[in-house]
Amino acid sequence: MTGSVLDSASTTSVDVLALRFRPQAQQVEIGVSPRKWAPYKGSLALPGVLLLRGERLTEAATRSLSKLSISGDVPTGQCMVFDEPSRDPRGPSLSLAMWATIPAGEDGGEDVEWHSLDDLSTLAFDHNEIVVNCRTLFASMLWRDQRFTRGLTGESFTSKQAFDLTMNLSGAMNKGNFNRLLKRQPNLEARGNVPTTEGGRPPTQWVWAQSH
Amino acid sequence: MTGSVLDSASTTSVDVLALRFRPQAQQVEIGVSPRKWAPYKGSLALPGVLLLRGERLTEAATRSLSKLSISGDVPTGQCMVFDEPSRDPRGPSLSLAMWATIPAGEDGGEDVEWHSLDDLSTLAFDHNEIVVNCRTLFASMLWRDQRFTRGLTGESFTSKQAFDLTMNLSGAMNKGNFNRLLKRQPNLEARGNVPTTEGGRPPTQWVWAQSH
DNA sequence: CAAATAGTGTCTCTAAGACACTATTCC
DNA sequence: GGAATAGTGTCTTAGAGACACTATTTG
Repeated sequence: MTGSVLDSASTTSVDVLALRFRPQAQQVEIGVSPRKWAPYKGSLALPGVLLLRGERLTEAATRSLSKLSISGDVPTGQCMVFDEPSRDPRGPSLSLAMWATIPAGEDGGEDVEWHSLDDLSTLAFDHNEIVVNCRTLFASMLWRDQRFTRGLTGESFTSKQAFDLTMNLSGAMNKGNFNRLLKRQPNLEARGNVPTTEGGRPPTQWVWAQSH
Repeated sequence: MTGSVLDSASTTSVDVLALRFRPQAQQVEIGVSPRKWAPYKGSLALPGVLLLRGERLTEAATRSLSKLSISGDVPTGQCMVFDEPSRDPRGPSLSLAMWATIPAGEDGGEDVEWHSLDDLSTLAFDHNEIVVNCRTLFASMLWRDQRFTRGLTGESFTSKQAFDLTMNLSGAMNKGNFNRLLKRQPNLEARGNVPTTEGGRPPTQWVWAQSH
């Protein structure tokens, strides 16, 4: 039975939306790399792998990230399933979209490009649609899903960085009210100010509590 | 290539949480039926099917519902993916959990049992875990996801029914405040009172706007 | 009338948002 | 001081929740 059943299934891939926040650019970036094989050879695409028998989604996401030459244990989570049958010209395939947060400074391999979520070029398959659909999810997860948020901010960050992150991902946010949002966050503590800045009052430094 | 790749994939099933609200019992019920084959032959289980090549999730959910002898086009949506490799004794398999809202009065086939979400007996596979995990989702979707809510309430309903539904799915809810929640709902209109009741002031009748 | 159920009036608390004002830095 | 950036005070609105009170029905 197993053989015939498997033959009738769609292929199942895990595609990863690898996100990082780059304070210098004041934007959230997503990691993409050119495909090495047809279809869409040479086109930029989200890193993805075929889900292996018995493999956990998180494991597959980690394998996907190795396509960007990113290794190590990064926070990941489910986004949603994309099931449009013609999304892959090779035939019907499912995409299980996962998010992953990449530490700032992890640039990945030579051919990895980090694009702003606002200004994404044309990607292979339905990957643009995947990004657009998941982006609203990300906006609602920020400051609500702590693993996700902490993954983007890193263990410590300044008010300014947090503000830029929030503006970029969620859009409208009043600067005057933003500190109140940070103060309400559980597991987050203010730790004095940042000494080194150029021009203007230095921002508060925030540190996530140990727990994790 | 296709053959070898498919052989290495987990099987993928779509399991449906078929929900209906039964005003008489003042509770949300989930449809389960005894399995006809091993494993777990005879055990109650969520209706599920193997996802066919090229099949949409919604189509698979509809096929699953036919296991409960429920046909017709009902609202469905994604819940989440369950990927624990040992969730099926036959071998690694993914479960794509979907919700479906069944019109009140649709009882399905002879062997279908409708269990309260509060008092669910032991189900096959990891189906209890699936229900528990998805239930928090349902609580947050009620009165926020209109397709979901409308599927549970039906096209028209009374304040009392809506209150019972909300209490059962989301827990705490103050009766005094509940009408305000209904008044805030977009696409929902009050349409006078229900004439026939026994004992007590008759509740308001609410009707969803045509749009759908 | 009493009992039962439905619905309103208020008050509190919290989050979100607007917006003027104050605070701290560098030049 | 002036420019630049960070942060507070305060007011408004909306939703959630508590809770007493009023309203409408049946018997």
